Amino acid sequence: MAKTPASKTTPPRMSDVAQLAGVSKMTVSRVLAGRSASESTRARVQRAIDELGYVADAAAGALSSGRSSFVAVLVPSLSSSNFSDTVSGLTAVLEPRGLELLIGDTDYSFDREERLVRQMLRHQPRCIALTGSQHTEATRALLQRSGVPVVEMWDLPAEPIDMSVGFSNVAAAREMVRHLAGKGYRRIGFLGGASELDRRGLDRLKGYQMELKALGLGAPRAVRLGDSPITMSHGGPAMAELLARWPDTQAVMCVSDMSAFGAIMECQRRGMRVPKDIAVAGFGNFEIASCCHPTITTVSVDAYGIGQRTGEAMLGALAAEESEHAGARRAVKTRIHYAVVPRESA
Amino acid sequence: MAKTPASKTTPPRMSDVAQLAGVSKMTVSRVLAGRSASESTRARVQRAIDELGYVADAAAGALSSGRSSFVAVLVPSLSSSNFSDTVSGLTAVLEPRGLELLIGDTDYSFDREERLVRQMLRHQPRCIALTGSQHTEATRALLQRSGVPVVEMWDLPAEPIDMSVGFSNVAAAREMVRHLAGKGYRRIGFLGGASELDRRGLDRLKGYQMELKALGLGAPRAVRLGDSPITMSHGGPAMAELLARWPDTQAVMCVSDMSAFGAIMECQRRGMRVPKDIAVAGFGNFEIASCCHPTITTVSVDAYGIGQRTGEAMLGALAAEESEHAGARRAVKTRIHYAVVPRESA
DNA sequence: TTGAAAGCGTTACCAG
DNA sequence: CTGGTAACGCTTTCAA
Repeated sequence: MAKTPASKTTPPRMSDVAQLAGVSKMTVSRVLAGRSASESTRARVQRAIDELGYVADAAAGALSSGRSSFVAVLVPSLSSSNFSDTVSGLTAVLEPRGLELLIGDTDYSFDREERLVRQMLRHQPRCIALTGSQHTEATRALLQRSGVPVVEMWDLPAEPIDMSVGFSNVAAAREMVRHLAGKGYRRIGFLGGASELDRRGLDRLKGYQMELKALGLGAPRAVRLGDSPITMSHGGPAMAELLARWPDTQAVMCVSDMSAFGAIMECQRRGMRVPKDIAVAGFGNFEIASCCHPTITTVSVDAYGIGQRTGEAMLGALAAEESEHAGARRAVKTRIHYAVVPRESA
Repeated sequence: MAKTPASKTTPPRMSDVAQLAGVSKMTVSRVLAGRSASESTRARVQRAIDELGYVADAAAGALSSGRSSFVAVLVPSLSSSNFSDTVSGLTAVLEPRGLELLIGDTDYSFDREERLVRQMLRHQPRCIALTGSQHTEATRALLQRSGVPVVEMWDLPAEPIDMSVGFSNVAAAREMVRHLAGKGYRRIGFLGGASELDRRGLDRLKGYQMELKALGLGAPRAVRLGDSPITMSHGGPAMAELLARWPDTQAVMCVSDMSAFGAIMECQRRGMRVPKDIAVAGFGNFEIASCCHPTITTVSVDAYGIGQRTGEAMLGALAAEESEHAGARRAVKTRIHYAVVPRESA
């Protein structure tokens, strides 16, 4: 046991509180947990706690009770507003239940995801939320062995680990192509990221390709540039390349509103009118899509809602753990709504 | 898909690993910590670990050793790219040292900050980073009593709790006013949030007012609208109000690039040219400031660097804890650079 | 409603 | 280099 240096006073323990209040440790523990205790006892204990500035040790509690209050969440990027919105939704649902979020940013790396999962598993989280359906084999094995309820978010996995809350990025992209085709555009391009690690981006590209073929709109015109998350800075160069290769393009569908915005800025720089000279569509319904000029036609996805639904799925799993001792829990698969939002740009 | 009910077996413990490897628990513990062990022993232990899928329990380790591997960080908003960049910078410095981030979003509420500090303190974090210099009395007391090294970020507190890494938002705002005045603008307005809780925003307003007076540029023209973080959606309405009240305004300084962007969009909607008819400046040097059209004149702040410096300050404090038993640590105060970046909009 | 004892799974400490 | 033993601070369990 490490001993505190002579200079530092040891922080108060539950036994100190008990002594000051003139009760046993157990009574303090019960008061803290909000369980049965007479009013007078409760008051005395609370006063002792305040006086000493006592803060219970979560590690000791977790070890003793066999359960932590952690829930782990892994997102590919915290700086993407859609994922931080998802985290907010999760927080809103879980925090009132006394659960704490252990947030991790995988930076679109599956190896990093694996490392983070391993690390977080050490804290015995009650549940784990991952983004996407693609993971390393080791990650899957770790998760499976741990027995911790898992939610995969932002996609509908063909081979889910456990629960999932998401939508088909392929289908959503196809719907956008249909929207553009419905507007009369025939020569439609696509701007996306170059990374093979962003499965949701790849699925949108795939949806674009599939629907192009289904509608007989000719060969794909796809430019892929930059690492995920592809941002507004990538949109401009990507648009430039697209126009260089296929100058007669009539509409461009982008993997996200960020790249769409960058693409539109590039058009403005060239004196091209959007959508008159070329139409541009985004994905995600980020704030910028409704704020910029022209406003951006996009696919709205309820990112915050994904977080909420994920939280609810977790609470359900935890409740099931409580009741059914032979936890034959039903795997929850929640489909999230999306919709094409027609605006000025396409 | 349901989890296999039969897999309700207890996860493996260190003693299980020890038994399988034919060594003692202590040896397993040492191998895990990367301490002295013969090569053959190490190999056997590692094989046992892999075979069993053993994951060490962090709570037990923390309890036993008296130290966790957590570092707590509280930011006002995870969805603001500047703060998520700061978190990235912190991660980059701390993760290689085996420290894990406990991230909290205070949502610009001091009460929430207090609640989160209390909660995180239960996990015995090695260090805590807060955003800003304003906190509840209870928060200060909690922190003080805990003895945990604290870093206040994004500001230079007059009464620091412990260490700090930031810059003067007042001075930065004054510099921007001087820049605008230097460009010949005399009637300069300000757009900011309405919340009294965003101290950094208030400081920028204060700097604006001070420099206006110092330069004899007349009465302030400030519009305050919306809760922090003030986003692009607030910029438009705020600009509209400013123009309604002071139609002859020549330049507008915004509390952030987000609001500046919204303001510029509003100008475009009205057919006003930026900066010809009215100049607009932002703050923060967010990505959008260099991507949009016109590009936005702003104050660049190295948000990622704030995270890095904070992490380094923490490592310094931890090293000092190790060596000096009489923990008379010197309070570190790191000043972060900022600079006006002249672009097209002003 | 309250208390005493027995761990929880790990690491510190000291022997060997 | 390795192993036994004793905590760590709390909650569970059972008794009063």
